[in-house]
Amino acid sequence: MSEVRVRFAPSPTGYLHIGGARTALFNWLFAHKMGGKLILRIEDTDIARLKEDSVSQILTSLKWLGLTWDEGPEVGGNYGPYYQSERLDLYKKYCDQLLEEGKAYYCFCTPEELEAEREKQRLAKQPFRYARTCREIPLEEARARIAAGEKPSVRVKIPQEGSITVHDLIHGDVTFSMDQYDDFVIMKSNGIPTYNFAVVVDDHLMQMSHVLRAEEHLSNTPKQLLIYEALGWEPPKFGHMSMILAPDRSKLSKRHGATSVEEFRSQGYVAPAIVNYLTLLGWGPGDEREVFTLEETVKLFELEQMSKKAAIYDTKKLTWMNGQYLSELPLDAILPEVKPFFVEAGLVDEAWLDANEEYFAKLIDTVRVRVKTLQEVVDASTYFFKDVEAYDEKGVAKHFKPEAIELLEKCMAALEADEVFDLESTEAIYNKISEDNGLALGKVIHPTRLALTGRTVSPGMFDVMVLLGKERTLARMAKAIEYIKTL
RNA sequence: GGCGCUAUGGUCAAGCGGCUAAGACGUCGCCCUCUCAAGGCGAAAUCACGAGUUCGAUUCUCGUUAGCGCUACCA
Repeated sequence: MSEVRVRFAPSPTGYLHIGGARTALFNWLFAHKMGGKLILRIEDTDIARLKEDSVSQILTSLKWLGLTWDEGPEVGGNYGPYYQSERLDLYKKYCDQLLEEGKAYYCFCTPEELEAEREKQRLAKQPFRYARTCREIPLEEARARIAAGEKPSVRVKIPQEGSITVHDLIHGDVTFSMDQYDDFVIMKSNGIPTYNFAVVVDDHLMQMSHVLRAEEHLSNTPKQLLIYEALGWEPPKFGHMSMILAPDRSKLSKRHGATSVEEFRSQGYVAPAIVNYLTLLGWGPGDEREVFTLEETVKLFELEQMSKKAAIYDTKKLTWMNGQYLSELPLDAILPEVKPFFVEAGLVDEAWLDANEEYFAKLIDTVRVRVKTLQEVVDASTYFFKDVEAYDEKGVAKHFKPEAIELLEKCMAALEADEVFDLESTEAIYNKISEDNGLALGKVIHPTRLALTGRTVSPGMFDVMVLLGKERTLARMAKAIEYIKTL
């Protein structure tokens, strides 16, 4: 059996969205499972929808997710170029071949004429199909008209009856009747191939063994099969994966909030969590596990097990998953990801980070078990960087001025003397203050008291004082007292 | 309009003719708790509808409905 070669072929019209990421993921999985290769190809033939920077964004997202490719942009390969815009001569060559063999023809109909025709058919409640107006124009005559300045498109001649069956790896055999297809355009009048043509030429030339893509392409597959046949090529095996829908069951778009990998990243999700979640959306390891690595998935992955059903993605579960990874990932994997969030929040700068590496690492390690996103790591940490006034939004400190000072002083005294703290002596005051949900003081005092009494509530909180250190803690408390006195 | 794909709780998802219809997220309740979380335990919640096949349908067949996709000189 020949080598397995699959591809991910995004169109650079924006960021990599999670649907695309999932397609890439399952191709990656399949390639690795089969010991094959993953090829990345950029389908940039739609000049109108092209977006600047889109390619580099997509590559960045793929790399961030850990979905590496064996051939394509940045890594090269023997079947390049890997940008469709650089393969125009190839498409022209095969288009000419089809023209020459009488399997395709020039079409001089204008978009306006075609639109009018379609409108007529729509009103008559007829299927919309091209009337094959130009099908019988002799090649010589067509060439003469081109020489005279006309700019035609090229259409393939397709059989007008019969049926064609797609043997889909996921859906099984799907049969389409030919009468719903028309002689479709393979080469636009501007000399750029259409998707259905370019994809066939590329997939064949790049020697794809399997084409795994989103289900939206299933209905187009017969057209591609027809082109394979016209060109005398053997088609690859196809597998169409279900799509990912927005929570309202519609197609993903910007109005649904975060849909691109980049957005999820900036909201504080980590790559392995996204990959794990995406895997679960349409496939499972067969047992009850929910959290597993890419490596484990590679071993167990079976294309045939993929769900045929379109899946709605659920941010809640992704968030939960992210929390799992945040507490289990090696600290070294999290540190570089979380740093930008701290800088972004204005809590610290690069210089501080460099100077306080050890402290920072310990801080993250303390906080990460209780939060679900990197953004929450920051939120939970602000407390180590800001003083009491930053928390006292409700004016609790002022309201309980004498009590607050008494409480703080007792804590400080105990801390300074390294005494075991007498919980009873401050309980009443503490409760009085915290009843009002006045957590401002609680955030300064509570952990200290916990540490002093040696009682553990949550590992995170118990570590707080240890983390801050005695001197730092004392300083904080002194500052808090000073602040409260000014109220 | 035509054609195609799909159809188990709010979401993902096991199930492949006989089960009290797994599990996960979320929700709710309880426990833990000197903050907030995390964690532990438990509960509620599902076979779209209608025929047929069968001793017996979530499971097979057909139809209906719904969602999505394709029907472009978009990909």
